[in-house]
Amino acid sequence: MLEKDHEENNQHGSDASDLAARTGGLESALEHLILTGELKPGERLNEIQLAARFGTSRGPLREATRSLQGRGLVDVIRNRGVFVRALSVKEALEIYDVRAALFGLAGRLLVDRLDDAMLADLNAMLDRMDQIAAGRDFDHYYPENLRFHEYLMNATGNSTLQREYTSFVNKLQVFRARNLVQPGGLAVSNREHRAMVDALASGSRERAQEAFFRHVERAKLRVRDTLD
Amino acid sequence: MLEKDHEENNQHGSDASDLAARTGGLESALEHLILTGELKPGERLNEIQLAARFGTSRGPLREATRSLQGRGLVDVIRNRGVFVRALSVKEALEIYDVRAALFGLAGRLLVDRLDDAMLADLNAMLDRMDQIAAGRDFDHYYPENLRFHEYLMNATGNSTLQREYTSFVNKLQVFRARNLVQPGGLAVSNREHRAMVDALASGSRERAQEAFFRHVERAKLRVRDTLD
DNA sequence: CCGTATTTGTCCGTATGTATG
DNA sequence: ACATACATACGGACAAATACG
Repeated sequence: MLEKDHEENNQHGSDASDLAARTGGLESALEHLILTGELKPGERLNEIQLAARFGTSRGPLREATRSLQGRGLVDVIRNRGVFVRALSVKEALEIYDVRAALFGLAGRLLVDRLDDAMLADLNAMLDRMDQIAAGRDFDHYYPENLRFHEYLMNATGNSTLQREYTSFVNKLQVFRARNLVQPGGLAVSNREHRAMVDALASGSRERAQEAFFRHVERAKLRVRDTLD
Repeated sequence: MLEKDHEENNQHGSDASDLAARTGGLESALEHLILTGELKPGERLNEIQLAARFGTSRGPLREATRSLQGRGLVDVIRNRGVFVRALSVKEALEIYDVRAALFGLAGRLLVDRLDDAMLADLNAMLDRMDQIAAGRDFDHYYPENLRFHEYLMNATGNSTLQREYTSFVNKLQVFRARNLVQPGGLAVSNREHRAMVDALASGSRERAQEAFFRHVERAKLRVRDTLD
């Protein structure tokens, strides 16, 4: 791509954000700000500020925020502005149930796709997570756990499911950013993982679906207990 | 591009479309055009034409289309335009699975919410649909069937689930607009409905979830058979 | 309650990219 | 392959609504 910019009247906007804007990644840039918590739930997205920050005008920025609105990451109130979606506890628990249903579908689908190679991959991940869990090392366990879930979702072959699941996981991530995720129960979590893989290996779609579903439901209960 | 209605003045509230624009329902108006099939899958949304049609400028129209993009109803290709999302057969079948998972969740949740009043409502709907099915009256059966499903979704008390489910049903509706939905098997469909209600009454969450899930899966298989 | 500043909503002009003959 | 017509992308200007003092 071309980078021949005459920087005569350009104030300062030559950082990575500017590139993101030109590549059409303005929406992704805003999404990143939200998911990382730089823009907090309930906070207003100032059009002028953000447009200046990304070195663009308000038009493209407004379009990006509207796309985020359609995806449910922000709320738009007419004549008031755009706000980072703030989930109520009720909504967060609702989303956990939806996420559990989607994850359960993944388990059901995977029964017919499981082969030796996949089983070997999964067992390797389980062993790695057990090692990490033994050391109570939450900072290392978290990304491994994420990789495990992503691997499973990807293996279903259902890209629609994958996209929607990610969407809900992201929404919950924003919600949990406020509250602390208790690092307790790493070994417990991985025991559930093994139960899931066992269910897959059993060949029963219903069993697998139920095992996957309950894994998310238990996570929901753990979070709910910290809120009461 | 058939008729250029009145394009001299901007003040005379042209038609209902103009009102929709002012009430902020521009997005809803576009959505309506897509869901009713007036804008067909793959068709491009011409900014200038549509802006003129709704009596607004291109700015708000672009924002509305971006919101639809976030909701997955249209695809946006840079420098090319906005196109009504055209589902491939593979994507449509994927969506059926996701919808089945969400519907299954509804069944699971409803087990704990079922009471005498709800059971009476459901049985009344089942009897009505049986009557209509006996007469092979598809045109009357279809809306009743829709009402039945909406009633169930609403009764779950999970508004997130309700919203997402509706979203996927709409996407499938656009897809099926091309192909004809075979009216065959009205009685079969309602037998499945009775099985669902029976499963609810049984008190078993797993049974209910499975019954609800399979109801959608069977619809998927019926559609798939017409495509091969 | 009022005046002012800030922010959002809308429109239009222009540049750039794409399709078409 | 080239020139022309057309559509989209972007930025700036003005009006309207809201927030603030």
